Amino acid sequence: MSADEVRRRPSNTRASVRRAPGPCARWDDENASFIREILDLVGDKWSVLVIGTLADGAVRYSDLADAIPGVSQRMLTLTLKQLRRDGLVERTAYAEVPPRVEYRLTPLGTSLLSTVLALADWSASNYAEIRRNRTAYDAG
Amino acid sequence: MSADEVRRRPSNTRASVRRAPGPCARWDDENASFIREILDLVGDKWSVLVIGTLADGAVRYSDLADAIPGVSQRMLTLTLKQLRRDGLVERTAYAEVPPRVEYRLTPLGTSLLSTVLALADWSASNYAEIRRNRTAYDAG
DNA sequence: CAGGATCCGGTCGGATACTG
DNA sequence: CAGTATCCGACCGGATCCTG
Repeated sequence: MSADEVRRRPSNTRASVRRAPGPCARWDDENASFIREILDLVGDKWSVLVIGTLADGAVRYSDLADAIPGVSQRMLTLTLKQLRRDGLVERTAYAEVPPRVEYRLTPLGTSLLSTVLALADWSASNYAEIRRNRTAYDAG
Repeated sequence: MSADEVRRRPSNTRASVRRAPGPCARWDDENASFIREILDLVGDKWSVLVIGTLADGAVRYSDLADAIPGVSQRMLTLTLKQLRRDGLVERTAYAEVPPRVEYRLTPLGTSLLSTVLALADWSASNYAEIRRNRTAYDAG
């Protein structure tokens, strides 16, 4: 499926975009919630940082906490739980003392990583311009 | 700049990733906040839907409200204000009665649209699998 | 028509204390 | 070490009313 078809998916598939009689393309209810469900996936405060830290392979819980500046235990645990639920991250616990738990990306998580890095790419290219726009807007 | 360099940017540019002595790649404070600043841009509840609705050209305020299901006046106004501040959307007011205001994407906004659609592409391809993962996780 | 102002409930997320 | 449990403040966003 092409990117544009995400908005213009024909009505015999999951959702469609009504064009008439509005003067502009309209979001189908299903399509709109569909987009936001995925944005919620990467849009929360820590998911992308966790995924990025797992890019190179398995990482222990405590090492994740150290690698991600400012994350609390609570949010790290909750974020990992959600990523596991979505099947982006898998958890491996080793029966040792002291306990050792490793997290790693699933193939699905890896594919999301590359997509998110594309967005990060755009960010890196346009970050300076956005900063300038904000400064100018706030000044005016 | 490549996608991977977003995380591994050399220290003579904006930010860097410290590797030693941790067992995994670590986020630089600046780099982490940099990523999140952009994710906040597209991660909030309405931005992407607004940008998507403006894909085809200028749209009036009231038409935007009609095109985006569930958006309140308050949030539409706030979202448009933020997008204008970032330079992704521009506003044109016509001195008529009744007043008419049109919004359209700037070139910067258009370039973000195509990037976000790439993410939407990934979503469309993997949506079903994520749903299955969640169902399985919740069952177990 | 295109917003601004205000109120308010729900949720996100940080801090802290505790456990197997 | 790798979490869980609880409290609580901040803020996000919806509803409503008002205005040029």
